Amino acid sequence: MGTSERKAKEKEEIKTLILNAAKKLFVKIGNEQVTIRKIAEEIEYSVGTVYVYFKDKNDILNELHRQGFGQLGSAIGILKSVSDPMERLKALGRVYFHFALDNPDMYDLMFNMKAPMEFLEAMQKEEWNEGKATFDVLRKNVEKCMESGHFKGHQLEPLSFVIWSTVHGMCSLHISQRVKGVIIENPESIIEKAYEEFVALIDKE
Amino acid sequence: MGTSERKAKEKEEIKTLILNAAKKLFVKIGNEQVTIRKIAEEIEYSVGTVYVYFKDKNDILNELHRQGFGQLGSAIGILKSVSDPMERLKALGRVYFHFALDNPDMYDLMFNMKAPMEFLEAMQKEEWNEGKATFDVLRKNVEKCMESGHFKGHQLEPLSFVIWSTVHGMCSLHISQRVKGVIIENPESIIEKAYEEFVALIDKE
DNA sequence: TGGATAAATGAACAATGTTCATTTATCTTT
DNA sequence: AAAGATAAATGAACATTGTTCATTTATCCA
Repeated sequence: MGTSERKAKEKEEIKTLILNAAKKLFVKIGNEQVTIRKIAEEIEYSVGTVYVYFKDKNDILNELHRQGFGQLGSAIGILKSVSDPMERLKALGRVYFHFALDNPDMYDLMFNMKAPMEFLEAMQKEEWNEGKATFDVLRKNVEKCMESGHFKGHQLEPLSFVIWSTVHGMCSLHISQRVKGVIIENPESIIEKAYEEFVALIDKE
Repeated sequence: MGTSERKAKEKEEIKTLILNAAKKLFVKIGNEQVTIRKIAEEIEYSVGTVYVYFKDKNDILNELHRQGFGQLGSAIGILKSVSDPMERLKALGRVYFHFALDNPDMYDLMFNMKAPMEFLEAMQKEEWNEGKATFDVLRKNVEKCMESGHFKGHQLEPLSFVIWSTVHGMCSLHISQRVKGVIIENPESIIEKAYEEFVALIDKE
């Protein structure tokens, strides 16, 4: 029936309306300042309406976190053009931490906040597909590197996790403001320099 | 005058009473569930009393975060007995991530939460002495390694930051529940295995 | 002992996420 | 087209949070 289709479409439209408002506020005033009331005000609906379309706040944050992985995925997708696996791996790290520094609140939501994981638990879904897919890109890349002779004597998955951890750690420490005040020399450019050091470490392998 | 001394002592006692209650709740029910009212209830004082001794909740969390660094510092202190700098560096990483895994909420407070940094800002203190001191231990250790011939061609501070980032990243991803669901093989022991990979990476330098 | 100083109190406020009975709009059927 | 049924939207109300501050209670000192 055509009518039910249209209605479903309309429902989707309002859902994305809410999500767009949430994202707009999210990047504008940052995560902690986003309230359901502000979202409702932004789209000129009542508070209750938001709860018609989303189970709770975690539901909204979970959707935003998914969108974030969409963004990150697009950025990573460009790297398919880099054929040499080792070069692609290095570029992957760069894309990753630039995404994090450009979208700190989104990155925090994707990799630090409890909201998305709590939502998945509440939904009985054990699978964190977004994270899985992204880590898979890294793991496959490292695998290619190993196939072409790099990382001899290393184990694929733990090594991939180490690489992820290193880049994530730099981003996380930066976003949580722990770098400033600890680093004496060039606290602004430390991540770039540190990444060079990291590349030097893995390049010899 | 003796009386004012005694009064100052009493004030300190109540402060520590509050802090101990806060810490007890902190490790028991975790960070997010700790409320001023629960702290007050725990020590059988009124809510207002807590605000007589602490400016706000961030003040309390800042003190707890300092205590955390005290704990971590003690754990690290034992490593003085390890004379070989490279061995000491590896052991340092182990102590660090074991502390993180054993005290996830405390670690989160120390290295992720905004509360301590916000408190320092509000107090006009730019200095994060706790973090500085801890990072200094790492940097000095790396320096010793370089003096004894390791890490040739690397820069002290960026390299130290990379090492910190790697271990912090593993801890952070574990605490934020991002490891489970992404790692296929042995999600429990991944950190141990990954740390071995990391050690292998830096050991060759 | 009484007046001053310090400490403790808890009611009250604003902001938050969330619920739900009620109202309003839309659709379906006769 | 009207009426009844279904769906969507509403916003007042609730519980919980951090925080404040006039008031009460305790302590000190002259």
